[in-house]
Amino acid sequence: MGQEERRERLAELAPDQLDELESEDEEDDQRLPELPNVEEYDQVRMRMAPNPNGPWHLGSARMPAVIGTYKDIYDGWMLCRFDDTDPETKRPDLDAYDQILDAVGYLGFEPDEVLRASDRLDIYYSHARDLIDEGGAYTCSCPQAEFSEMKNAGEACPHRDKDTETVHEEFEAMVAGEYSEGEMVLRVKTDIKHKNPALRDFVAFRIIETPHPREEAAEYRCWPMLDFQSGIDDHLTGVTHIIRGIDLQDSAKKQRFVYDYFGWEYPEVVHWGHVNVDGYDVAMSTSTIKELVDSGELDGWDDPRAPTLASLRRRGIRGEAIVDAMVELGTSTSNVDLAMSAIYSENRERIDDETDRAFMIRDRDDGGAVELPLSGGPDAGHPPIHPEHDDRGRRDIPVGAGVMLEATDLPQEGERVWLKGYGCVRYTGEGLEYVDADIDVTREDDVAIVHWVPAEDNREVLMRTPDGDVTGYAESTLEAYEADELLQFERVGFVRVDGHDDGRTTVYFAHN
RNA sequence: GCUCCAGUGGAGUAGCGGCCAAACUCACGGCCCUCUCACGGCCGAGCCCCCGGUUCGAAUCCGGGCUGGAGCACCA
Repeated sequence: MGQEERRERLAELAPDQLDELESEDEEDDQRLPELPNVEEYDQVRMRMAPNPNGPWHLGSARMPAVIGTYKDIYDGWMLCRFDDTDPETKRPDLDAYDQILDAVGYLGFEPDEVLRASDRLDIYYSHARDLIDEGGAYTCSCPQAEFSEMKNAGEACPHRDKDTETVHEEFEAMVAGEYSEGEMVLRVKTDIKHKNPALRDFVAFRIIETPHPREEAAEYRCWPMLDFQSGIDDHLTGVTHIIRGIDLQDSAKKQRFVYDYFGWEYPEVVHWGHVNVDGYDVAMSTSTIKELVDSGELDGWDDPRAPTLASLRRRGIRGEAIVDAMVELGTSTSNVDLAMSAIYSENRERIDDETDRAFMIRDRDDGGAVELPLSGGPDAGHPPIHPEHDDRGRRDIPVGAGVMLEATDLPQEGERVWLKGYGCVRYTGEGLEYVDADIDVTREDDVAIVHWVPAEDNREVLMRTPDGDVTGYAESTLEAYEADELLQFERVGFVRVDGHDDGRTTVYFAHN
């Protein structure tokens, strides 16, 4: 009895037990650990805070995948906040804002609200002024290296005890653009002797003279650092649960100092480790990919060799498959390796049943396509469109005068091979001769079953894969499929049809 | 160097004092099914970092070590 069948029987015999079974199934799907102290909040509110300095790579998907899944589990609220407060070293890419939102949609999520930090400078300034009033911040003109030395020694710098008036004046001068880069910063007063040197009097605002690429923010010169900006925003937007990488572990500790000055409650925090992905030659780094795209080594962000979301999308991989694989990784703080095969497996499960089959002969360096005359058999082969769904019909592939096989499928001279959906043929050394045989020979005599295409009536194919491009020939039914449709090339793998040029179809390889 | 975090089969996750000679997903090997190397089914191999301690009992608690990671930026 199959699973479906079993379920139906159970529904007849014991409907209440079925309910139980199904609710258990649902729990199984929620593979993420419980968020801490959820019961203390009316609503779980989370944010993803991408830096829009380029389109997303695969690792970036973890943030929307996990946070979005929590949103679904707790019926929560999700903000997408672009932390674009460094116009220079992490210079925002104007296209990336929409590309990222698009990628979030591809993964199947939609933020409840979208904010850009670069729209909110006046809010940060006003909180900085409040912090100065609280005695929680001071302007500092120490050269970086000197401050670092004092800090490491646990010594306060001479500016730490400035009077509030002066600090206000100097901060306003920072905002007004009266200092040049490196001349003045605003520091949060933490604990200069804190045992963790990373937490001692960190910078909250600095001067950046390079204008922000967004027109709306181009006039600002005094920019907040992430720890200040995101701390303020998390509170102002009512975030209850912060979920982010271990690289920001100290961030929470820094931000607590600011929260303490303001008397705010710090949100719950969950940290996860870094994700590595196997199966790619190209490093999963925005800057590396950007270089390769700019230099032309990659055709673009959606080049199948790039470990990007755009690439997986073009290959026909469903966003949910990526989400499930990411969710399966959980939220542990150790670094994790994500196997691409896990994504492929999730994807295969989703598309196998609905994907039509077709034949494609690869013309590879390690064993190309061979063309052979064929005589004595029927005019055409009729393999099913899907092996498990007869109702979807059969393909009609005329053989004409001959067929093409992949060289590695060619039998020894005098031996037989079964052309899938057509019949048995014998290789004479010159060509193929039809042999009237039953399918049993494939089992009893170990006659191999292979795929094939007509030598003449075929369609040239360019198959782009993560390991490089492969050319080949497919049955001409391929022309009927529109861009974006998925196919399984039997014995080769799943592909997404990308488009038809004159005489040639381009497909992107997903996985086998 | 200082600070913090983590260590369960090949990869990931669960278990968090007895039900654990450890479960699940992916990968791997074999067999079966099959006109695909897909899908499906069955079987298999393989794991609690080390050393001490607490306890009747530890993968689970404590201490030390080892290993790995993160931070110590006027990056995010």
